[in-house]
Amino acid sequence: MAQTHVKEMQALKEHLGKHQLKLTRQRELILNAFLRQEHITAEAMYHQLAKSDPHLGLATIYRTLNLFCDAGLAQARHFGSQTKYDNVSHKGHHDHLICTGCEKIVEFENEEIERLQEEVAARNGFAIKTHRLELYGLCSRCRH
Amino acid sequence: MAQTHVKEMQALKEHLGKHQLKLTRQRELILNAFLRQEHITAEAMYHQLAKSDPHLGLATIYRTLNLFCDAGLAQARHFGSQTKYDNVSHKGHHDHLICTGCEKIVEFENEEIERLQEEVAARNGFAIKTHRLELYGLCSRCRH
DNA sequence: TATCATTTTGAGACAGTTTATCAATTTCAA
DNA sequence: TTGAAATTGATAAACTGTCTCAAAATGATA
Repeated sequence: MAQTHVKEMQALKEHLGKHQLKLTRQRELILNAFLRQEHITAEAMYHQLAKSDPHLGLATIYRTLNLFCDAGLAQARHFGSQTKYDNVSHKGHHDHLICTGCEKIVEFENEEIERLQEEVAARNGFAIKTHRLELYGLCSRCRH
Repeated sequence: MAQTHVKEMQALKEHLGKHQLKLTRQRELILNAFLRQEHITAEAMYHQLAKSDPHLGLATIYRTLNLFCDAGLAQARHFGSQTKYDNVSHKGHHDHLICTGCEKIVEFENEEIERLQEEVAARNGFAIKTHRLELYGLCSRCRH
């Protein structure tokens, strides 16, 4: 298990070293669980890990997921009232097509759009860290 | 004041009429205040209006801003832990560049991106009604 | 204009999510 | 092995947003 995420563990260790932080059993545990997901909430991870480690605190999950964000391994997204932590290494970034009829969500990627975003950002002096693109409409079925 | 936003007031009245809702002093007041902004949080509006109307409740602000969303006058956007209500009528559609350092918001429009969005949607059988694009990063000042 | 069923309001209680607190424990450099 | 510093778990607290409900306002109707 641990050895399947060598690269990310390495990145975490590097971040910890740079900031006088320590590698703990919990951080390893949470990292491995996190890397198996595409995106997850702190609460969901809390319940998931409770099976194997009932004494792992929710606060620790939050602290650790935020640490992963600082380390560049995760990316927080505010979705409704909850925060989802995206696994950055899992796959390339993807955006969402959301049907307002049936709530179906289709993921997509478009390099050209990404490139134009960078262009817009650069023109305004911004360095993009993350972005969010959601297209709302009706899917073919809901439109008949 | 009121007469400067005839079109939006008309749209609100239409929505109210369709849904057996009533036009109240508070709804007028909040609409006029809201239309002067480009985007605002419920909390900020609460403090802003407290000066002229100290008894206006926060719950009423939330209820009314959500009403504006239903009426198509506003659009809710989750930023950080707060919800910002965008003034849809303020200008044509625009997207946002958001500085995660100082929270500055720069608006932009890019026809090419919009066109590509339509393309992606069509490819997936979707008919886009609205969309949301937010680029998060650091502005030139926060990046030093 | 007066009536009155219905909607809305204000104030605060409440709920859900995330952060802060702090004593006890763990880490890791020396 | 030691000990200063960081981390943890448990829970309190903070924060945002919604719900409740008695009192007030609205507006259709007479």
